Amino acid sequence: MTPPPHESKKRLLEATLKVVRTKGYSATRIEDVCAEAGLTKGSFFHHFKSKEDLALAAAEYWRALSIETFAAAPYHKAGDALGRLLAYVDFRKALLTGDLPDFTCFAGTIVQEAYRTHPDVSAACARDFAGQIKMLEADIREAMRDHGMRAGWTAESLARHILTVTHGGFILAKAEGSATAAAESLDHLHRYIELLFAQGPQRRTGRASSQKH
Amino acid sequence: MTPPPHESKKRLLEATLKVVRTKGYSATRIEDVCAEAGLTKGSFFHHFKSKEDLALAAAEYWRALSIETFAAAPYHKAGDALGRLLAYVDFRKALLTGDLPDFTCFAGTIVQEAYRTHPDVSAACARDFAGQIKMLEADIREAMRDHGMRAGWTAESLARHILTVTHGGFILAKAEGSATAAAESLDHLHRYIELLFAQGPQRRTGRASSQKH
DNA sequence: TTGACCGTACCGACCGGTAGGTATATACAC
DNA sequence: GTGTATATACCTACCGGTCGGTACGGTCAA
Repeated sequence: MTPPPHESKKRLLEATLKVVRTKGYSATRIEDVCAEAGLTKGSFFHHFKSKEDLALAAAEYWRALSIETFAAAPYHKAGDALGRLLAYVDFRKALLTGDLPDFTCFAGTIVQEAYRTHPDVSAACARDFAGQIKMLEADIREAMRDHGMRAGWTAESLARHILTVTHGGFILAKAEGSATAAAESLDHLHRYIELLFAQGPQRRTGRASSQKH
Repeated sequence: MTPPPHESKKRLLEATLKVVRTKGYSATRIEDVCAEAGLTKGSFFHHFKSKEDLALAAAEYWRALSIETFAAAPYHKAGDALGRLLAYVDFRKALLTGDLPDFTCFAGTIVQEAYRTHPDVSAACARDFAGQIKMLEADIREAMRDHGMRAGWTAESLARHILTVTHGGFILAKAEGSATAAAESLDHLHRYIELLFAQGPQRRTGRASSQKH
């Protein structure tokens, strides 16, 4: 993976991201990817041994790209953990520009179709998610410590919730053909996190056990 | 649409919901649907004139099914609008049982793949969403009135946010192979709504305009 | 000259859709 | 009742395009 990002191979991977995010995985033909990359099948099968192999490589590529994007993002500048967390949410909102396939998630798109039919690909996408969650979890845990939170929820569950809102927003955006729903959902999420930590350290009713039935 | 839900046709529609929620739309072969329904292609093409025709009919069927499900749901029993809203979230959580294809959303699954490649199908799914949003919006508006809310957010945006969390949860669930993430996200959503309305009528900083850049 | 890289040409399986036939129910004339 | 006609519902068999994957030849740098 890490050693040589060959130029043509990289072009094929970039093309894969674009085409899959536009058409979904199953509907993506290898020749679509080749055309997008300006290459032919001969080149394709020199670099990848199958469509599934491509998907796995693309998932890995996507993960590396995400890590890079968020590592270079400005939201790290906030001094305290809570500030960084809120800035992350704002950053995700700021990413919602351009055409839909430009900002929606490759892994999220694929996992919808592949979770039963292509377990390996699905697992690769799940790793992308896990990485994001772990990254967020660190800041959340620190923010909880800063505020002395003894909450009825875990850092991990809030990290997952942030991903949930992000990806759910992509679906609404696709349905409505506009990113405004996704942006407004991130606003609600931002407000939620503020309210959560504004509550202070007191333990609230743990929702998990307040179910009536 | 409305006149006769012919038995075989209905079986084909049910089969479509199941297969598509398992494999996605593109990967769903007409023969898969036939096999699931215990019929053959001849029968299929007697009832539907193409795969896309099936998808449109299934989206309509799914919408009717949703309306029916939520109309019959117990969450309407709460006397006040806020109580109904919270009970709705709990109800969505309670639906997360059984196998993944049993509780994930047909429309949400399809829109991911079809939003660019099959605009008509995508539009049909968007109508499903719009119906849900409208339904929620009514209760939210009432709850806002009850609590004299002058919030920096709209009833519509909160309704969409609820859908966002629901559908985002499905993606996480597919990635992790478990519904627990989705359930915990709905817990967070429940808590958010409580906190929002516990704030009382004061106007908070409207997030939409608090962006730094 | 060797091997990485990339192109053209092609194969074969798969799958959406068609063609054409059979079974059954209903309607009506006689 | 019996025969004819028509419509619905369903089947088997097949066509034709599509697409993942292969075979193989050419080019160019080391």
